Amino acid sequence: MSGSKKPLYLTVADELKEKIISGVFPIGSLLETEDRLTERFNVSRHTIREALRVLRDEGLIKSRRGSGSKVIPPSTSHHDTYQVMSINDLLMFSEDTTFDIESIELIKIEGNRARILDIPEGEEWLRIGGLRYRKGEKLPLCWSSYFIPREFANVGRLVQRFKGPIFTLIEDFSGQKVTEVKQQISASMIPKDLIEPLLTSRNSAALMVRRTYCTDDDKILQVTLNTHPADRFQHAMTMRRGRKI
Amino acid sequence: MSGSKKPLYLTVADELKEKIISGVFPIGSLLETEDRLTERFNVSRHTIREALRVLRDEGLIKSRRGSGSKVIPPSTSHHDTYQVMSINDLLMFSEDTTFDIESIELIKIEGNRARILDIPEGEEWLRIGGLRYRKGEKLPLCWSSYFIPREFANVGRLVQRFKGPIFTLIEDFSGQKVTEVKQQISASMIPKDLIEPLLTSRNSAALMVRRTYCTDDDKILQVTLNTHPADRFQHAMTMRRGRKI
DNA sequence: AAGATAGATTAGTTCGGACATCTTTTGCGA
DNA sequence: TCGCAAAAGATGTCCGAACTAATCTATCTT
Repeated sequence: MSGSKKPLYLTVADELKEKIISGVFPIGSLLETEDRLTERFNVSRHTIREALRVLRDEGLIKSRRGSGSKVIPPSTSHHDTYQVMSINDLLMFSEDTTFDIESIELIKIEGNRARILDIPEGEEWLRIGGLRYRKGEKLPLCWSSYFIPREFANVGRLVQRFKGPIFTLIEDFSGQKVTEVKQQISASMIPKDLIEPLLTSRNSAALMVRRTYCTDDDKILQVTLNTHPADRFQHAMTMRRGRKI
Repeated sequence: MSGSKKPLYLTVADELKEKIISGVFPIGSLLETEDRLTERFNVSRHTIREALRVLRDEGLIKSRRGSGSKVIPPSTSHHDTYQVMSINDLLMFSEDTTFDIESIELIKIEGNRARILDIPEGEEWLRIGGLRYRKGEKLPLCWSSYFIPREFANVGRLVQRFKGPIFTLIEDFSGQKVTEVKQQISASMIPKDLIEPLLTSRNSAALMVRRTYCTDDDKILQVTLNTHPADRFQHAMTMRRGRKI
């Protein structure tokens, strides 16, 4: 709306957002009911519901029939949110790659590994390691390591014949849902022990992609670490600007 | 709705989605109008609009007042979409970094550079180059290069005293909005000409982050290329699973 | 042939209403 | 005091209507 007045529902949404951000409605509290809001803003319930939908879309509140609308922790540190339009290997990466498992073992998380993986030291986790290939290509795309908490280690029995992302298997197994994936991408020199399996040369660069798959209450269901020779993979994704208020 | 019947609007949304996916409504085509859909499904326009909102939320269509609802390319190859929760340098990167501009010049896009930047060869673009530092740190975070189409090259006059992301300046200048950012991250060995400015060592790895900022109709407003010494930067982002239908 | 204008088309916004469904609260009986 | 059922509260779904605003198309004028 270039120059024209802002729709009412957006005005209401902005005012509510302002109250949330400023702490009038702190995280965990319930917003006023829809009826109360229609009275206060003197607009229709439909307009209020539109405004609340904006807040839900922005991850500020969560509404439940019969319960009300609860303020939840904001998910971003800026006003624009972006939708990922394509992630080339987060999901259904297995769709056009093959994963040749070479080891399945319980390991102790210690020292440097705990740091690299950013998981607690001293625990035992299941580690599944192997080479990943793009279909029809001879050179491996990357070495993939999956780290799975010991309590779900039984998925190790199933992964050999499981098609699809392993984290969905853990979801089934644990009865919990991955709702958040933290991804970190970095560069390094190729680790010595992976030069031969990856058929690459010493003194070359590698792209490291680590992903931590968490539930709603920040429980880690899986950590993956992919090591790509630099010339075999670029991480591409397209982000689209979220609808602006 | 565990076990209970599915809301009408979701049924309608599913049917329309099925038609889009199966090609009955191919990408680029217009869906039937809201009025036609209310007739066909024998439901209210409100129900139709709810269904269309679901399709919009999933990135399958784009609606414009007066124009209709156009089928757009699906953004992901799977049913779940993910919202980016935090991007450490796409937006407000300038918030806690400083950018020391070292060169502003028009250059011809040729050969390898066209390939690296994935922009058309032969054109002239404005290139702004310099070192970026995190606040309070002596070692540069990265070398940043901004490539801007010649038609917006006049922003070069303003960037020296502009705070904030340069692409917002181009938006103001061009009257167009960045709606999509294509990002590609790769690893390489540090380019020779950047070893000294970045105060890093030869034979070390670098993280390359390229972003292409596009409008709705795929016009490129800016391309940025950041070259990070591997030990100074990891690209972190958190993705949250989108609302499931 | 091109540009301007008016009318038609289509989605966006806002209203009011009713009913369904889930959750919470209250009251009553054991 | 506790458990259960009913009532109340609150959001979700669906309907119909009217108006607004952006876009498209057809027609007229130059």
